[in-house]
Amino acid sequence: MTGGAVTGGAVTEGTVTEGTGRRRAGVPEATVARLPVYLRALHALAETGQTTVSSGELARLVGGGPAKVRKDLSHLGSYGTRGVGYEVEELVLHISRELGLSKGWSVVLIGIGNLGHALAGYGGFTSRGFSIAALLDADPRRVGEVIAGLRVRPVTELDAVVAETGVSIGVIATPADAAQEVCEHLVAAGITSILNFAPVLLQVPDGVDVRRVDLAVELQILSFHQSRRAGVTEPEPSLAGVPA
Amino acid sequence: MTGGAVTGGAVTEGTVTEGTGRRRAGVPEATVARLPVYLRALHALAETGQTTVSSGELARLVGGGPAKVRKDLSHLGSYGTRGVGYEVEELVLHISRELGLSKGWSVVLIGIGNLGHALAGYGGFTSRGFSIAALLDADPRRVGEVIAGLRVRPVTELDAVVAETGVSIGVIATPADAAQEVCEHLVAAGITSILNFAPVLLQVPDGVDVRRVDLAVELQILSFHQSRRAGVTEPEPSLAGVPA
DNA sequence: GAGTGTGAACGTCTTCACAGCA
DNA sequence: TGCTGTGAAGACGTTCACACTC
Repeated sequence: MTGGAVTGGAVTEGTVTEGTGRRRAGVPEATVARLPVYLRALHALAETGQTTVSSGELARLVGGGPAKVRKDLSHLGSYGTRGVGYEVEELVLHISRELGLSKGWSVVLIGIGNLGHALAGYGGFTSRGFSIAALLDADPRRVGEVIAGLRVRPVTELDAVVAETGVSIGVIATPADAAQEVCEHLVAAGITSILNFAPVLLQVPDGVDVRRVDLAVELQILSFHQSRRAGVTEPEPSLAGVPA
Repeated sequence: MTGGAVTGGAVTEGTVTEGTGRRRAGVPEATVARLPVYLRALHALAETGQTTVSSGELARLVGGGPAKVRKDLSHLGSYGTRGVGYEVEELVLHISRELGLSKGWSVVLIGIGNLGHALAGYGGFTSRGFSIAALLDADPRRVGEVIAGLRVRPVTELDAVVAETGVSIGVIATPADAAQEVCEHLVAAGITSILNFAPVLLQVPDGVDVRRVDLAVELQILSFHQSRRAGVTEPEPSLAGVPA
């Protein structure tokens, strides 16, 4: 009731289980997408020194119902105490394990333009179990620059990077027209998980998992809701100052 | 069969219709989330000079089944021709209208760090119906800098900016610890649509629509699939060179 | 023949309601 | 008493199958 509204992310779009392989012990995809959010909330709680949390409190923090939270967490096993709640630290551990975060994945970031810079310097990237193995760019003028302690290397060294370090995730932050080519290069090098920031729809073979983050899409979804709001009831004249 | 796998985005997480108001003529939320993707594909087709497209072809481009494409498009009305397909230009128009893109929304971008720079310079931001009304930052050292033709202004001018221009969307690209405060400031100024890049869960009153883009979440979802793949069948030894 | 538009079947996710336990 | 864990019900989304139209 308090923090009413939406906290949307984006939307799953393909048949997710299709490319990834068979569903096994089966944590539902919808739950998987929320686990990182719980994890963040739990980390925040841990920092305040709170040791236990109820499904209701977690629900309020992440936006949703207590029942949903319990269902989600029940997929990892029964780690709550009736009448009390969940142990924060314990939950963090179980969720991390379920997400495979203890493995210390490393990522290779390709395309060091504006966005690539931001990503390389982004704390959340490295803080939670992920490390950047290398920064690559096709433009010779950008090669050699040092960001966050890493030197930008030419994209031609991709195969070498994959061979040296056990990179398992590729992040594409190139311009749109280079993305498909880079993607194929990544796949050829053996990468099976790709996070794509370029505004194109990558074509990949079966068994490769691509997630796309697309600013334009997010804005357009907001636009839809905004115009609906304006069109249906016209609740406020124009730019009336909301109370506060 | 060709470009098999996933092209996931992220996942809707809250009760989306709840904060946004009543569902009226009812384009389903899942469809709304795909409309921008169709739109992108259609623009690309238009550039190649193609004038019509079938549901099957669109499905291949965006990743999904033809039936899904037809269902989605049927929610906008019956704009296809049996035996032929859809007119590219016409579809673009109808989707744009449905998404409210003809209104020329303008956005205010707050937090001009690495990410803010990238967003301000991002073409897709301005190219499709959105314009940046102002760039704001709390740090006096960043105020005055000119990016993409706009001067960075102090965040204290937010209310003035909202009053001057009819901004309807706020984009938060500040550090995590400033995001909630900025958010409240936006809401107080009358903004009801927010795109949040800070890794925090914003608390907003009812009627405000927040979408979050979270790199860590995306990576963690990839991590889950990756570790599942590795754990279940162990299909490839370790870093075996995939054929190519 | 080719491809749309759509009811109906199916599967997935969410919500409810309550039994069970600390 | 308070809160978890979970079957069952319900809402939502996807896929199928086919009538209909160009």
